[in-house]
Amino acid sequence: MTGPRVRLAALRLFARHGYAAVSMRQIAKEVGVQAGALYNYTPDKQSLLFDLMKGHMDALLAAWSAQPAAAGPLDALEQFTRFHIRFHSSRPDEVFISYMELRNLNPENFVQIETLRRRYEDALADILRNGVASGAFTVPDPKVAAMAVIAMITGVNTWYREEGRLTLDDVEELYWTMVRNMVAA
Amino acid sequence: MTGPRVRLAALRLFARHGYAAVSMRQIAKEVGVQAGALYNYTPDKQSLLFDLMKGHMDALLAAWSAQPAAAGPLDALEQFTRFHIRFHSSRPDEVFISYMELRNLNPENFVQIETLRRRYEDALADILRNGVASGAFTVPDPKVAAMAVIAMITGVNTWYREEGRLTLDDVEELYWTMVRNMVAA
DNA sequence: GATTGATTTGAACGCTTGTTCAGTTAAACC
DNA sequence: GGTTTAACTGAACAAGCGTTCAAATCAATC
Repeated sequence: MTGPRVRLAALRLFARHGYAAVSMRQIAKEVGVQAGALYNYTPDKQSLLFDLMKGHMDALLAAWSAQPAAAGPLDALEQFTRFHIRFHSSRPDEVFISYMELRNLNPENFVQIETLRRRYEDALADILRNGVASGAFTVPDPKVAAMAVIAMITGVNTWYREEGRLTLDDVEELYWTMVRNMVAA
Repeated sequence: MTGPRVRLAALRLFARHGYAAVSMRQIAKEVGVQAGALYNYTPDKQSLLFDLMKGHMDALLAAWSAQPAAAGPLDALEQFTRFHIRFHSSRPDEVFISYMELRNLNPENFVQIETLRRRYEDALADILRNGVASGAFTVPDPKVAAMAVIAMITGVNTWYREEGRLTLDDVEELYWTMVRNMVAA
């Protein structure tokens, strides 16, 4: 019971105030417990952060792997774009932490997370390379294009609000149109 | 002499470790002075952060205003894209801080910075709106497209390294091609 | 060379930090 | 009802935090 509540409290507080600005006592208070009790559920504060990020990256890669096979490069790119927007918008806190708190990981933890992120980026780069090879896309540099697309669609999280003028379906549609144009042959 | 060195040390340390993780004593050590001496140059730690961010945003808007008038929407968009990439790549630490440390600003300081950022984003949104009105661009939603373009070209800072495979001119060229395709009529 | 004015020191302030642990409490089992 | 096991408290630890300030030091002026 308490274990998950500790992780949830840490997630929310880290996302709102930043890892370094949040104390173990604040987390404990949110859970409704004394600070000492947290150490039944995590060896230390650093592990709390790492577990949240690792869990997020694992979930991301697992969800992506579970996607059905695509019919071709254009289909694959559409799938990636929509998947990314949907997945990331459903986990704003995890995404925020995973981008902002990298520098607060100790070196060993950092390389682990970075490796997972690289794997995800490579999935998109592969799609783009395949599309260029088959003539479906015209991008000057697939690796750079992959970074550009990911930065662009991850940016949705900085402004999208559920109560706003657009639904998530609208956003998916808008971004897919822009991505399609961007790589159009 | 000491004043600028304090701001430079704060800039570098905040960018590397984050505002909350850096102590006044660390800044002082970098400058080669005792912690107390810093207070001859800043009223407090918060002002140090705010001044760095405010200074950056002012410089950004001033530099953008100093750009020559563009011949038309397409020209204006190219100018914005190249300007943004060049300006941001020349000030990686300032950019990093201005994006990452917003949540460590107190409320009054936050709205000030946010207002300046909005002004810059609006400059791009205006360009896109004009281009749509004149038929030069076809974007489904200029406001969203502006967010998308800014996220995309700001992302350059996360991966570009001077010693890497591409020159900054290469990068400018690649991104301008992608942006042009993205909004192509 | 004395005097002024700006800088810097170094100690101190009260408070918070992550983490440990002996002791208390509560729940589960025989 | 007594015993075992797990969970939690509350105090303590050494260290570090942002900030203040009287005193010492330094640089420049007369």
